[in-house]
Parts: sequence; structure tokens; C-alpha cells
Amino acid sequence: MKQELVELPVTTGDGIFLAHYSDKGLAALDFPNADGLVAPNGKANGRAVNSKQIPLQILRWHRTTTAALKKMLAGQPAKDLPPLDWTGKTEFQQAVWRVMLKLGPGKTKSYGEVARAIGRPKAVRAVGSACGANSIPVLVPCHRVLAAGGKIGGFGSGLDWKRRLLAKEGINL
DNA sequence: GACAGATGAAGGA
DNA sequence: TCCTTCATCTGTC
Repeated sequence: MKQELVELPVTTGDGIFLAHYSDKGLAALDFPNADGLVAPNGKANGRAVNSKQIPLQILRWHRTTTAALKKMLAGQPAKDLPPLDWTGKTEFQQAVWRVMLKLGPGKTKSYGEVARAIGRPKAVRAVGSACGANSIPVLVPCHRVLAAGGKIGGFGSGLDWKRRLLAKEGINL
């Protein structure tokens, strides 16, 4: 059965992101498209999609998310993060993302370093896959994971975003 | 079970 | 240096 998600827009100086909440926490975050609006799969442009009443708890998470996102986009550490809903994700993916959450602004790790940090030094390609499976970019800073030698590597939401986010944190590739 | 992938390292030119 | 090749590990279909 499919879990119902509440979708709420997050307006930032970089466009309107779309946050998806389950009853457990923030489940996904969509980047704005080139026009600064939410991506086409988000069914609204800057409006709450769900007509039904939004639970107070989700509104509180949304405030935290908005503040955290704005901080991150300003290259500052987010003070608080909403609970993240990683339901259905594997142990391996969660381990990779936990390592990323520990990375502060301006700090980067290579895919190999992340693999070593979770005790699987040879699972470098798998770390790349786990990064790609990250549905909460920016807040789970997969953009801070670079390829060996300081090369940019890849980014599921587009390398432009990766460069942009890194530049905000003072990292120029 | 096969295949693909956001890598890394080694070897050769 | 730069490029190519291959080993490695995990997730997905």
C-alpha cells in the first residue's frame, strides 16, 4: 500500500523546493527547475498541494526544514533538522547518509573515504549508488562527497546544483 | 541472477 | 600527465 505524502513548497533565494512529508518525517526534497519553480512531478507551483488539513506536527517539521534549507543554502550549518523518513531504505544507504550528515559546511569526503568511514573500504561504487538514491539532497549533503583527486564526480539532481552548493560553502572546483 | 553505476587504482603510452 | 582497463560492491529489475 502506498503511503500518503504531504507536499509543501519551500521558498528560498534559489527557487522553490518541494518537501514531501510522511507521518514519520521528511521523506523527500525536490529541487526547483530552471524557472525556479518545483520540478514537474510536483503538482503545484509554490502552493500546498494537499487540500486536506495539514497536521500541526508536519507544519512544525516544515518550519524546521525551511530554516535548515535556508541555512544550508547560505553555506551555514543547519541548527536543527526535521526527522528524516528513511523507511524502505537499506542499512547500507542509511549508513552512507549518516556519514554525510556529519560533514559540516565546507568539508568534503571522497567516495572512498565515505566507504572507509562505514567500514566497507571496497564499496566505493556502492557509496556512489547510495548517494544517487538519496531523496533528501542538500539536507543530506551528498554534494559534499567528491570523487578521488578532488574531482566533482556526479550528482543526481544535476552537476550544476552540486557546483552551486559547493560554491556557497566556499569550495570551488 | 544479470546488469548497471555519482569509483578507485594500476599500468601503459 | 592522461587515458584505458579492470576489480570491487551494492541495488534494482
